Amino acid sequence: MKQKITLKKIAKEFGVSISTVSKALKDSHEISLEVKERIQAFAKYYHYKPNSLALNLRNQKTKTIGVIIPEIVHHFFTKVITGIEKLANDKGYNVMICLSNESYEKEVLNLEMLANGVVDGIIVSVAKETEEKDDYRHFSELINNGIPLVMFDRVVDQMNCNKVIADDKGGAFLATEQLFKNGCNKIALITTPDYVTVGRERKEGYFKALKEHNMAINEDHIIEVDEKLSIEEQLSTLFQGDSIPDGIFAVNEIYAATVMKVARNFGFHVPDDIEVIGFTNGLISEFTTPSLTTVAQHGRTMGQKALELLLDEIDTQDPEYQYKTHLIKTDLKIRNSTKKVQFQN
Amino acid sequence: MKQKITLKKIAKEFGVSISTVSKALKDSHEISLEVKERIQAFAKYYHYKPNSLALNLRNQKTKTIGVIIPEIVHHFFTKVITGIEKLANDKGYNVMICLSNESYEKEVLNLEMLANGVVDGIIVSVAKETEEKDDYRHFSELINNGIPLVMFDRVVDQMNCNKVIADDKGGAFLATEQLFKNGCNKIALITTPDYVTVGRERKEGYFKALKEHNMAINEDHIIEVDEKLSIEEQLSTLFQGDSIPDGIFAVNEIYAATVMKVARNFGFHVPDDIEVIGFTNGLISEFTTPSLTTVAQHGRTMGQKALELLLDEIDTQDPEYQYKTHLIKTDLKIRNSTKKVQFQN
DNA sequence: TTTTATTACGAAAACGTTAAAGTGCATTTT
DNA sequence: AAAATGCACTTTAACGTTTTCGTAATAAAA
Repeated sequence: MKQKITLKKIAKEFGVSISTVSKALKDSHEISLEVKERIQAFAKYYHYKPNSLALNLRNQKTKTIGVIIPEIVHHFFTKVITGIEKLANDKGYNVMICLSNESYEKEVLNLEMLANGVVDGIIVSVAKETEEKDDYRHFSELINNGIPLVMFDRVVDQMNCNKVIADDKGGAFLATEQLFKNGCNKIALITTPDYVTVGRERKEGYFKALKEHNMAINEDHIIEVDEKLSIEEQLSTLFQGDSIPDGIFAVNEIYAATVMKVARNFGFHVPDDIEVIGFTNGLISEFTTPSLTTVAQHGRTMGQKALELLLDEIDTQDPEYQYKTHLIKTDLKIRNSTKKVQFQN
Repeated sequence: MKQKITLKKIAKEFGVSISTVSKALKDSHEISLEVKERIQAFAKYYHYKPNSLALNLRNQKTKTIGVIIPEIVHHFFTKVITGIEKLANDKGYNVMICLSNESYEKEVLNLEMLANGVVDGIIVSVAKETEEKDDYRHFSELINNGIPLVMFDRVVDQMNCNKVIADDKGGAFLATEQLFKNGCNKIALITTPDYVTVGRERKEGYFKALKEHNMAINEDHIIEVDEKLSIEEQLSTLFQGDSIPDGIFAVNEIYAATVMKVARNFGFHVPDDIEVIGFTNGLISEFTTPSLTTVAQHGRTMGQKALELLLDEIDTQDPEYQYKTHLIKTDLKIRNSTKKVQFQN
């Protein structure tokens, strides 16, 4: 194995001190032109590169930012990462991705590891289990230790840090509103248990739209999916009662795609009998039959904004630095699971 | 901001030397029980954790491994990462994920960055542009520098390193064979340009199956998709000639899902008129109508095996260490885009 | 009583880098 | 001629850790 070239080795080669070499390579005026040129040529020839580990230790920073996400097999999160990665690269930062797998314990472990000097700042989307436990001390401690933290998508309201969230409520409202506009008046909601913040927000948007149309909330039309059980079975109840919905808003793509499948099995046609709108503009939506109308979340933008805020905090000297919560707007991507509206007002 | 606690600070607190503290925390027999207990209690109280950067520098290793993938918005790669991450975690390693975005230049940059002491080893799947350029010097140099490297999925045959590949040829053969078995005899292939190694391998498997059935290769039935153009348009040609296929094997999920859409637009029914099999067991396959029969690739297993090989190489002292190429078997996941076979032989 | 162990700690080097401060010599200024 | 300046380096400290080696003081063995 070829040994790595270091300042020390170059110094020995030229019979000068290490700092002479360091300065020569930085083109310092303290070093004579002749020496500089010879050292630079030598360093170039041997592909000298300052050792990152040494620099990290000296500078007390790593030019690396950490990202903790609950799941990587999830189109939305990969989109966010794409956004983070792109900007990070432009700014000379590396990205370290950790998976919490929706587990509280793993989130804590990841956080501890990253906090230990490994990264200059952290971007995180909270694990479901953590939301369920409602225990956020690991984040508070991080903030107390002065490590910049940005939360995105699944954020903790009371946490004192920068946040980026999609306009979940607005998007849900938009979706429900669209269903009304298309003539539906028995609109069902398929959502997650309430401890999932985004699910809660989307439900709020759905309620808001119902209210604006003076519709009462029909509990039979609201399914809180328990992912430990069969999703299809839970959704089947929608099509068995005496009040079968004519519109369905699902808080994610999988639920939306699954409910279309179930509806078809019950003999209903989408969008003629039932219209469906999902959340998250993932890959599946385009390939279902019919393709799914969704609320687009702009994951890339979200990732980019999160990193922007993080770098902002890392770079700031301002002792009065104020944390922001940035809202990413959502909008409808109309496909074929909703009817084409002929006369729009 | 709370200052990080270090050995130095603890030493000052107790009026002892740094090395005493270090030894005390390591429960060394050189230190008296009393001093040890006091120091340990103090350290515990203040959550002392050795600074990773310092350890990295001292040990000349980081307990981190780097992964370079072409795309993260890709179910297969996320599966692989899941596999890597899981095992890495069990073994006390961190994972640093870099994206090449299929770009040669970014791959080189990522490699340089990682090679510079940041990671103990690298797992990589080669970017398309690199395969096209056919320039692998950055990898050779890495190997020359003694940095452990494992290639997966898109590997470079001539590279002297550990490799993990899916049995692409075998899987493609299996798929084509299945179509024959179901009664197809005009089987089309939708593939990538030849420089993509996996596409080439899968084509080989397709050819092999054709040969075994004494079928000639019909160039009209082979579409090499150029991703810069419209995929749908390129696929349309399949349904316009005088020899319309009754079976289609596509080398990935997107092509398979898209060709089903196009076929439907041309009035054909899948699987009654045309049967379709895709490659990669992604998310889309389950939600298309009909759901897609695919060749499952076992991404997780692949990631796990890649990391296993990497750690093997990192840990080995053996100067005669032999590189291996591990083949991950593929198998068919039958869904509804192929006919149910009634009488299997 | 002298030598040898043992105990319990400290000093220093090492990982590779940077930057402030120091040094010896030549040149310029007063 | 003395003082100040400039040049081209070197020395040293620092980042935080581990580990080898050294060394006082005490205790045990000769």
